[in-house]
Amino acid sequence: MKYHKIPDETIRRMPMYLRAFSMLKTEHQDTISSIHLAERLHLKPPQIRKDLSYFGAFGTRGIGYPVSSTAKQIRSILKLNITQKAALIGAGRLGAAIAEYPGFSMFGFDIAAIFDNEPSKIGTKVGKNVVEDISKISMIRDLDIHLAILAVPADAAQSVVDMLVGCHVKGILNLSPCYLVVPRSMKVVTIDLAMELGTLPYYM
Amino acid sequence: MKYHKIPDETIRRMPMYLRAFSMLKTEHQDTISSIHLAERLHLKPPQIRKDLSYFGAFGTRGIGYPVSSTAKQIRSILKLNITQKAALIGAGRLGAAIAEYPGFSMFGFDIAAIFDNEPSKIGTKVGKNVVEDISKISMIRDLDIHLAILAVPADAAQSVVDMLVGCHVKGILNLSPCYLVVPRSMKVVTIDLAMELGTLPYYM
DNA sequence: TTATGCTTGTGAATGTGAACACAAGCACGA
DNA sequence: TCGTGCTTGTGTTCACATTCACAAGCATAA
Repeated sequence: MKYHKIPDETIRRMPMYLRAFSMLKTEHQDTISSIHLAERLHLKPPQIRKDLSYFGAFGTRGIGYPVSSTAKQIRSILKLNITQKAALIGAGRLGAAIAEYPGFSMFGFDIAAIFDNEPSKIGTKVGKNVVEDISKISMIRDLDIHLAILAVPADAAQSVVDMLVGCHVKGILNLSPCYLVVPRSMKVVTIDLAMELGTLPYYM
Repeated sequence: MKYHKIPDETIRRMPMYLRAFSMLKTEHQDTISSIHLAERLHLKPPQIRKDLSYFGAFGTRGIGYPVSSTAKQIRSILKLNITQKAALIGAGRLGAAIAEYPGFSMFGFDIAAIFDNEPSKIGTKVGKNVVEDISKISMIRDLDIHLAILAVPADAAQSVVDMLVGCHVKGILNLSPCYLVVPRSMKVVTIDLAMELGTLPYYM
């Protein structure tokens, strides 16, 4: 499988695999076949095999994939083997929920700074961090943070993004219902809960 | 374009279009071409035209799409022309953020009930609703609610889903990092913020 | 009324990802 | 040491989605 371009869809599934392997590890299972993994994840076995094989031969024929070492491999493929620091912009209700969301640690993410523009929030503690004034956003560059999570109102999102560009941020998880203009070097993932919910009635 | 199966990807984009048309309406623009809409949404013009044409000919050649009536059409395609009631399970930080998220109203969603199992939360007001005990979950059936938003810890999610099945819920927006077993008649959309964030470092 | 300019709607072509089917190959036991 | 059973890795096939390219057709103005 050398000299192959890796499909975007495969990358999108890698965190799923990582989460599954991490969970299997806590269940003290030390090996899993593509068949059983596929059942858990609601996927087909060949897809899992192909996805993983893009990055090398992790499995053992007749046995399956070794849980612990495969997890480690995926972590390093996704560059999650080192702690990835992230900045959270917006300390409202949603920001607070994100700051205390336990799921990030499984992937090695660390919310290393929180910013807001509301004077009453600055200085208060949210999760393990003290909320900083948005005017100090260049801290992000000084702290060598390259990821940002955007939990601000939609009409403020673009102006925050413009600031983040100057801070050398390379990836943004955007939770505002809006489209962001960014330089090509920046990767944005936007999630709008209402939009996701919007498809469901169609299928009922 | 008659007798054609409508691609899932097209359905997934319809809420995007609806949001865009809704916003254009508030900007008092009464017509938009696929070219300009594509710029806003970071899509290609032919894709927009093809997507919309699956449901009929909404546009006017030489002019573009009439904002107001196209929005109305999409709303009725997605069954969002009538208010869709949704139940929110989990009144923690994330639940509270969702309950007050203003974006739902644009799609005609109405959070009609909130449930939790934490005694201290029951009876308190979150958003416009009073939190009910999870034991009263059959209210969902009585209120004729068919959508649920799940904002509970991952280890509680499956048991809540099993209850929702009995309440005739047909669609679930799941915010817990876990896979749910549901009857085939039920549609589930799962969002895990950590997983979405998980792909970003790969691209940096 | 007719010509012009612009944009839609859509068959066909292209591109991308999923699924299949089977050879390759490890582990375990006889 | 050899055979058996099971599962991986992958070339190929198939299905789905995107993009192209152009005819169809409305609106506006001469």
